[in-house]
Amino acid sequence: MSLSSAPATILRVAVSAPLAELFDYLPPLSSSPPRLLPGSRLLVPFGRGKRVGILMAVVTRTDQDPARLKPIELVLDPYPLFTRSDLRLIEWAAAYYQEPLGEALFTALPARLRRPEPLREERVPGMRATPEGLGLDLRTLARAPRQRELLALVRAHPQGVALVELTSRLGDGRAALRALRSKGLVTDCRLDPDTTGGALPACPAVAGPTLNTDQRTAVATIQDALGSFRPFLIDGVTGSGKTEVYIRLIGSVMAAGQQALVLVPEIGLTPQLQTRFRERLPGSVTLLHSALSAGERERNWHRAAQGQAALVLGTRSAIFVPLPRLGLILVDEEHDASLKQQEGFRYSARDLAVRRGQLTGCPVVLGSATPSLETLQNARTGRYGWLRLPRRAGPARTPTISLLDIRHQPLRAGLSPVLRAQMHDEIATGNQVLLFLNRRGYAPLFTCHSCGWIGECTHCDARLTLHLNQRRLWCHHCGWSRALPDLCPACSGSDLRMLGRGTERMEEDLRALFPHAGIARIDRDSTRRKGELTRRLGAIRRGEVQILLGTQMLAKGHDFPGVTLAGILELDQSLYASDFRAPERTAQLIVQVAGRAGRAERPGRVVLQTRHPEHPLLQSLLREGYGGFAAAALHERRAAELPPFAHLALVRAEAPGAAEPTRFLRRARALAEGLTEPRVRLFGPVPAPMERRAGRYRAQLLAHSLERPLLQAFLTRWCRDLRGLSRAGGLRWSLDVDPQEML
DNA sequence: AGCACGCCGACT
DNA sequence: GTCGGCGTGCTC
Repeated sequence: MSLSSAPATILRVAVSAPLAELFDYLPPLSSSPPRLLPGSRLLVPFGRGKRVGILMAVVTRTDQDPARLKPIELVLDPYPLFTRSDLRLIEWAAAYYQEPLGEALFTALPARLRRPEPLREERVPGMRATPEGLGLDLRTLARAPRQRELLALVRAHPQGVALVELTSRLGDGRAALRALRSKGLVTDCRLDPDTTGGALPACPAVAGPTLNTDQRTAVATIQDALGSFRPFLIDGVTGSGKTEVYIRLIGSVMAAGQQALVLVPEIGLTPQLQTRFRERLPGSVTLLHSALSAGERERNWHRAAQGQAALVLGTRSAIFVPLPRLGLILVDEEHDASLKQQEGFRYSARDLAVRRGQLTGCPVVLGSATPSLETLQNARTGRYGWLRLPRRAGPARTPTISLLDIRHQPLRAGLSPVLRAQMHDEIATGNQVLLFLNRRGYAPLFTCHSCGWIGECTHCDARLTLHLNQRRLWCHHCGWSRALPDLCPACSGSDLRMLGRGTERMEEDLRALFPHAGIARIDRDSTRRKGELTRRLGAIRRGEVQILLGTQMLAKGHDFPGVTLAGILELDQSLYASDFRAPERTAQLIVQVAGRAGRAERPGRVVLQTRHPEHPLLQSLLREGYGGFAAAALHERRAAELPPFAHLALVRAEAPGAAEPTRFLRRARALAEGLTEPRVRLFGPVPAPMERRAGRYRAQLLAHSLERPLLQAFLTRWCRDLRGLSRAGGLRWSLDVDPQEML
């Protein structure tokens, strides 16, 4: 082998820095170089320091001056962390959302692995039974079922069970474990990760309730598609048994030895899905969400990436977890806004799920009772399979929605006489009532009746919300607060008044109005303390509560079988909000709240208090349900050339000074016009709807096109130009592709 | 992102 | 005279 004919080996590396380009390196100097496989982490010299990089490709040519290339320092991993298809997904996402590839790749890794630290392959913490524990008669633990269950499981694995395995099978059992440990029945041990629950369960237990016709059709249709790419919408009303369909599908995928990925908006808010999965698919649920500790997250990530986890249940960021045997992707509540990251790398986990299914060659199932208009349009055109579950499974009946015109009505605590009477009736019959009020705090406005002073945030263009139990005025936009003044800060007058009503005040009013009813308030303030949400949900389930009062949190995921009446208050503002998605969001909220009522055998009704009963949104929703509303809304979107019939990208700019954002965006617009692409229209720059927020002025510029590939190509070129613009005056900018909130 | 370089304002 | 502010450019 002659040196001159040997082709050069060039390593193309994505470096952990916000840089769009790859960097070229030479192989390491060591005499026996380790295998250089794409997807492995490397330590590379970068500038005057060292950085972690991901090897993207091994090539023979470079555009750089070969003399400038440096050899890499070290290969950090014994095998690639990303498969080729994982890399392709992240590359695609980085290009689509205009995110530097290095940054995108590193968001897909557990935090510790973003640093030059070795894979942690040492033993994992576990539990094994002591000789005493092995010999114990389990009946002696009859009064402690949790301990008995745990001990039985630990005894079934004489060599020990990993803690992650215990949690995955039985949920949080820390208290019971502590008890068993103190009795000397079990002891901590360290296990070899490969032997701990490494094998996929051969035959998952999916025997369950009998499916109705719609459910059977959905399961069969998707099962037929397993093994190839096909997106589906499961358009199923609340209580139609979507979860049961999910479980059957996951069972099929697991039986075929493949992995299933399930994305949910927020795991904390949907404990029921998790519980159902654990009961029906025991030993297989691996969680991935931000509330896990860093160590737990990393261990679960490894279980997924090494193909051990059969079912990964995660939030948004789990869309990037490597899954070598992926066979099915499921996105529950696909309409939910939290599937789109709102800062930094602004990706949509739902849209990436579809892309990932395409790259992997597996079905993607999007489920919702209130599908997004984007997904619904894809179903209408046949791009997605459309599986409808229009009937509630089991005894529950669909709740009736009615409007309550509150004009000229004498309101008490914001409740009309009719709603108050209905509440009394339901409570007297032993039923529960749910009140939805999407505004936390005591009062949204605190003002001086003498001089007109209004409590406003010093950092935002926003009013301060009064929180009476804390005796403070809070800004809900930046988190700033001030003590409640006793006298008007402007005129020193003493006639200070609170106007409007949030959930805190509503709770107080309800206690006066319904003195004998148990009341549970569910909002961010009342459930901030750990375990408080669970405690309140438990009290509701046990029937200790007659009135449930809450914000958005209440509308998501939970079942309240005892609720027969749901009242929706103060929704009128959102009917007239400026964001073009506001009607869609409002309709989804109403239907989701309605879904909370009447899930057991008792029928439910929903009463919506409004001063605009004639509003077309409310009328179409009432007459034709969500489907009818959506059809009308899609018609309007088409006429207005808005998504899903057009594609948007929003450049946001912010700076401490008022002039810089607009000045920057004017230059950005000039650069865009220099690209001469008439099929991309530009709107703005305009100040953001709340111009000043957290002490920074904000403005935005919208790009619009009817053709997505065209917009995409345009954005790539535009971003290159934008990165060259001066960022003087503390200016920061970002690009949001497919923005969800236009604020 | 870091980090160095370089160019102007007020301080031991 | 310098210390340090930020604005600019570069990293294979």
